Amino acid sequence: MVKITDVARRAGVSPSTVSYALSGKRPISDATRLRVQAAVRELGYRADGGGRGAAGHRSKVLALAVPMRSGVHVPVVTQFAVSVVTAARAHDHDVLMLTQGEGEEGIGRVADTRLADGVIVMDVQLQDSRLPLLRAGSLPSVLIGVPAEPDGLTCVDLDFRAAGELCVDHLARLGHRVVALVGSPPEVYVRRTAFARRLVEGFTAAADRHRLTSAVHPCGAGRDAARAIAERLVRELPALTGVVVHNEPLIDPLIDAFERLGLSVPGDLSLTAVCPSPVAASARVPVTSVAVPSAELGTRAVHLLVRKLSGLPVPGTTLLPPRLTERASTVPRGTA
Amino acid sequence: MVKITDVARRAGVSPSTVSYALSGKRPISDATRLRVQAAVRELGYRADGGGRGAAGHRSKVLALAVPMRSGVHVPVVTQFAVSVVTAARAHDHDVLMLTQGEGEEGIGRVADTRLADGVIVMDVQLQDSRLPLLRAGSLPSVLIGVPAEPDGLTCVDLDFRAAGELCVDHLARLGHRVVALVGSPPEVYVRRTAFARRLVEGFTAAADRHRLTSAVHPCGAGRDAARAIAERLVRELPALTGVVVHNEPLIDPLIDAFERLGLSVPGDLSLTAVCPSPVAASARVPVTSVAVPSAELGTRAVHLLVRKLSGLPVPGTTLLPPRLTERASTVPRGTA
DNA sequence: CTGAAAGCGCTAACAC
DNA sequence: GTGTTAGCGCTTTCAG
Repeated sequence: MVKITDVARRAGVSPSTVSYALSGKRPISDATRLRVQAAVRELGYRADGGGRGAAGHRSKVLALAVPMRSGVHVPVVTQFAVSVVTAARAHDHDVLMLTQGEGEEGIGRVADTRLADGVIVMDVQLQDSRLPLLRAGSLPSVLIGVPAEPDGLTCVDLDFRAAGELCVDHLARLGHRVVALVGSPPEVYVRRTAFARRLVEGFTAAADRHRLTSAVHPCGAGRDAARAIAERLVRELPALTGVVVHNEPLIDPLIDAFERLGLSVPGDLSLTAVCPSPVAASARVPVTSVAVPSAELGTRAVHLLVRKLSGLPVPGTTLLPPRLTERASTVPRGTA
Repeated sequence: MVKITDVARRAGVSPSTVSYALSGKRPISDATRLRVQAAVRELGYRADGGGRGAAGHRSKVLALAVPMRSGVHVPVVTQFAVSVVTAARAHDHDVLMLTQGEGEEGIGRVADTRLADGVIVMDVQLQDSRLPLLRAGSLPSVLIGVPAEPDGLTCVDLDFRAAGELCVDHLARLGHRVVALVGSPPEVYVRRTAFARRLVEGFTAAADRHRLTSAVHPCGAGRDAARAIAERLVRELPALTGVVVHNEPLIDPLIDAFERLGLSVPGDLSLTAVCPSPVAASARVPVTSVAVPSAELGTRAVHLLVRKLSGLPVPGTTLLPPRLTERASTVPRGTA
């Protein structure tokens, strides 16, 4: 193993000079910096993480707390995780995965052992049990998702409330007067997952504002659940012509289910979704959607955390404005 | 931050005694061990990772190299990752995620910086570019997947060759004489992904042994690809009655596509899959399948790596025997 | 069975 | 602009 003293000897300087040349924390003459860099390259030196850590320094590791609770759509979560890892690498950091124990134990451990310099927290609930720990501030953090009381925290998310409104606005503009939201699985709402709740708020508020008849239905995964919800909607809301889906794996089965009931999309039913663009674009019928920019959110979270770690000021809450992309699944009412 | 000296003072012993009491690396009287443990609990002490690392010790971190290449089925990969994290925690280790740069850079970095004590390598190719690095042995490793030349490496995987054979054996026993394998996307075979290639070998060998007519077709994702492959199979192999699918997201679309061509499963076509059990069980028609035990593989990999790290001997290659579960999708030929 | 002390590889005062 | 030195928190000799 090649250590800093090896590099120092090779470059004909002291270890501290090597350290400074590498960190740039004090001015070094071009001549010596070049010699140091050459030595580093020739020897293939990389600072030992343990040594740096012991010296009271950053570990260059970010933790990612992703609970993997039931009802979350795995590919979307994974997309987040991958974008976090990629962005972290771009900032010369690695990523430690925390999954179990709902994250509380993990965050505490990472803070105490100083295994990571900061943590990115996913799947945030309105009242999240991890918040006290994060507020205590022993570990810098960024949340992907916005809890009920975000003061003192750094949060970033899509503006799901506005996203819900945007979907309804779009349907209303197309003349639809009866709309339904087919949401995430019930347990997601039960544990008060922030983004899901916010979307419902936005959906309901906009429907009321437009004086539409509206209904909200959580829905589990699978063809059977899709069929059940479709039948129920048709029965309870015979005049239904607009549907918002906030449940990635359900989009195709739901379209199927409606067709089996004799309702075609978009002929009889206009449908918009809130989901990552690729999901919407590759659905059975390409679906008008508000994009959930998973990759951008992951990247932003990393940027914010890195800024925070270097002591720079960061905004409290960043809400990305929703953007709706029209596709084949929505048409003006009566375009049969 | 509470450090070992705090614990020592509190327990009325020396720091080294605390260290030994915690590691068990030398005999400690019950009395003092109890006092130390009490102090640890009262103060909430957890050994600082940096300090341990600097002292030339293990970091209690395992790296997980998962390339996220195109054509891999994300939920399955994620299932592996989650099971690795869970198993690692059970052994008091954390997990560092390595995704990009095909893993080579990442493995080198982790080895050099001693950020992790070992690495679990996923998505192994027959000739994998990471093998030289792993063989060099600067970082203990376990592969999930078996490359062409596994000597000197520790590997664990489902016996995909036997899995391919088992599917064909099952179909042959049911009287099917013409069988096709609908495989993973083409790029998976192009880069010589070990498990995919092995499955094809087994499929072909068993088909030949049973003197069946057989064909192998890689297939991309999506409804359109499913439809195309179904049409092609029906055209090129009119007598086809047995299909093996090795492509998780394609199972449902493929069944759909066959039905649209007037071929029902299992009425006209018997279908078996190689995939995680939940996928097979929740398909449109519950599918007879050979289970890919993702969770067990992840757990085993961690066990092996931990053994290796503690200097215990480990087997070279562990192949889990395939197990076929009959479901509704396979029936004797001619059971219309 | 336990303590004192040396040292892991690195960084950051403190010198010059 | 660079070197010397004193730690960081921990483990592990070396002594008792």
